Amino acid sequence: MGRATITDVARVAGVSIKTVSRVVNHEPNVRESTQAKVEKAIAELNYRPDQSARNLASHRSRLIGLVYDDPSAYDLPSSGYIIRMQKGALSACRAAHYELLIHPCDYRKKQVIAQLKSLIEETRPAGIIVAAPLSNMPKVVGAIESTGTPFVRLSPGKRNGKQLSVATNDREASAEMTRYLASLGHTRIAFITGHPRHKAVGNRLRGYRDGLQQSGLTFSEQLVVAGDNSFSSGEAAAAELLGRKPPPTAIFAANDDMAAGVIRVADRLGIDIPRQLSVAGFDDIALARQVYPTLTTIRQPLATMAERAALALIRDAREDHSSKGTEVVPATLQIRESTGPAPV
Amino acid sequence: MGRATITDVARVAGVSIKTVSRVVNHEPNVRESTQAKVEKAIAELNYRPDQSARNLASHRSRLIGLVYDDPSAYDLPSSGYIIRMQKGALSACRAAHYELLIHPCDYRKKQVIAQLKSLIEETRPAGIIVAAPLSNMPKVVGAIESTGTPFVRLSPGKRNGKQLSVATNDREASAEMTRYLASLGHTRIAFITGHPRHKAVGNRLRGYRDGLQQSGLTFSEQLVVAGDNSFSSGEAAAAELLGRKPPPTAIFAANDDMAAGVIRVADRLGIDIPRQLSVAGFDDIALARQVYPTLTTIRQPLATMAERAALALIRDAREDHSSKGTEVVPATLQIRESTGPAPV
DNA sequence: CAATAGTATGACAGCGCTGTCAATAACTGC
DNA sequence: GCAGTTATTGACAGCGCTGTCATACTATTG
Repeated sequence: MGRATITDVARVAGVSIKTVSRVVNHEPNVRESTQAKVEKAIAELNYRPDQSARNLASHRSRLIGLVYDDPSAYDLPSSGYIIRMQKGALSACRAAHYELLIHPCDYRKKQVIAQLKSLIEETRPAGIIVAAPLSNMPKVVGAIESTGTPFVRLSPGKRNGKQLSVATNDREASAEMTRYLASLGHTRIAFITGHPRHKAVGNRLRGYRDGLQQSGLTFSEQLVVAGDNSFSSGEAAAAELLGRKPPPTAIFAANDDMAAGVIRVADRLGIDIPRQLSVAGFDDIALARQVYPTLTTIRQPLATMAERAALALIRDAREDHSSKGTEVVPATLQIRESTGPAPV
Repeated sequence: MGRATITDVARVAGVSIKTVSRVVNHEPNVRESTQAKVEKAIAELNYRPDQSARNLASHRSRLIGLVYDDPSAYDLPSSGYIIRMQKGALSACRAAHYELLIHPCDYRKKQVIAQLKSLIEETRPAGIIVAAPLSNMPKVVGAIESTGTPFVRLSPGKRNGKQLSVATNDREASAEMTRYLASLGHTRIAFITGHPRHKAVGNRLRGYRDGLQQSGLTFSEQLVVAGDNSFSSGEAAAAELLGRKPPPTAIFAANDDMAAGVIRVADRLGIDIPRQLSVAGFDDIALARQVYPTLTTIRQPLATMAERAALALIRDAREDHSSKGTEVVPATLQIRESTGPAPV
């Protein structure tokens, strides 16, 4: 037995295929009794509309593309990121009966742009979600733009009025973390900066400064060390900071990997966390709950962001227009064991 | 300007649309000169076949579904797994111009089966890849089977002749690891078993026994402790094992999380790794390279497995038949810092 | 009750491609 | 050079659906 088609349903329900189409698509102007008949027939035949046929006839696909930097290309433990984004995007997609297409790519390779374009041209998704750091790369964004496909940038901290994007309040959250540390009595709060390429990370430094100021503390170059987002750069930065006289009593790293590096170094130096040193990170990667002590950090609402992005894209596709502006989804502090009152 | 269609290409090339179709699909029996003309026209018009139209006309989709247990549902650090599987599946898909549809699901929820079925019926993928542990659940496999969609099970260690599956040689790899430890002079090699639900894990214990035997060592119940795959169960098992008189000089855990637990406990007890104790794990999760010392472990070729699975599905879809049997992709030892010569 | 304005339904032409099958061209061996 | 093959091409009918537009009903109004 082949699959039921719209014609079968129409025959069983005693209506035209167009009416079935109306019911399936929840179009207005269908009498209730008619709708009931059609729905009964659909259930009876276990009818499922054929997506290909719908797409072909309606000139639109029900695919959302999710484009992100491929972490396995350089073995970062940031895979949790991606899973969360996927999850958020998926939940929006599923509800709307859209599908998610994933496209990890290594931005350091030359062919990225070409691959991306061909992906888009071949699958013609209804919209694309571009995750950071790709969303901050003009070439990538330009390539997507040139295909005319609607897209949303997931760019923590960066706001942009011309295109649609979903962001977090990195800066405010960093300020909040800094204020939290200050409220614990810390006065020498150090900061480890992240990779300069990652724009969001710059905002985190700014937030740190904001937080200091809001807490009545003065900023000191002495307490800021550059990292590059990696665990080992966190270790190096920690070694440097803890060698200072006097050393900081709290270290706030621009991401969790570096914060984990700080914890490792403190452990080796026999420095007790949180009694002698408080450590805070940013991102809330899985590792944050696995290190000992568990890491106080800031959790980006990645899933929610991706979900909003997908929803926006789906909405736009339906209403046939594109929205603009930035939607901000706030990040939240995750207070765990690695932070505590400043030593006396 | 609208998009170029096959008709446009045919007109420009001066051939029929069918001939263009032949060129695009690499069908045989096209004269070289004709092919060149068509290809020139395609390039000139930047023509890309419309997938929806192809799917509709050919009654097959170019989607591969990847179904796996959703780690974010319970926050395991196993997301690296998924990324690797996705990566492998994607690389096969991309080469064949297929797309990957991802479907994480929480097997503990009641609706999983219904959701899965509706996903399949709505998107009608050309094939489905089912990852462990889902691939070992009769209900899940049964549901997929009932839709008639071809599928491949990614089931480490389990072999099955009736359906197609891709497996690793867990058992052999475990034996190899055990032999490796024995070759370092260890004679008291302990083993921490995993969660009984995870079938592959049973194979690891068997491999451990094989390895002991192959190395001329005798198996002792005293050196086997049950864990449940979690970090904390690894800690508990380590505490128990290290309390034995005499303690083992090497501990082989059925997965990396538990091995990391062993490392933590040894660290707390002041036991030097690898000088006093060698520790080995299984899986090569990201954490394995982040713990100190870095963990010797076994790496499952997850990406390769998923790639093979996708390839098999794509091949079957093309050739319109389904292959059977189990393909085995060997796991490889990753020797790092946590193992060394047995103490004298 | 006719005129007007919705509201509900259907007929039908594609969407852009592939599959089928028939037509033609190019070879083969004798 | 001819019948018998085989390689190459094209005409055309759908695939299952949606969009457009025409039609048939049902209220509403003065």
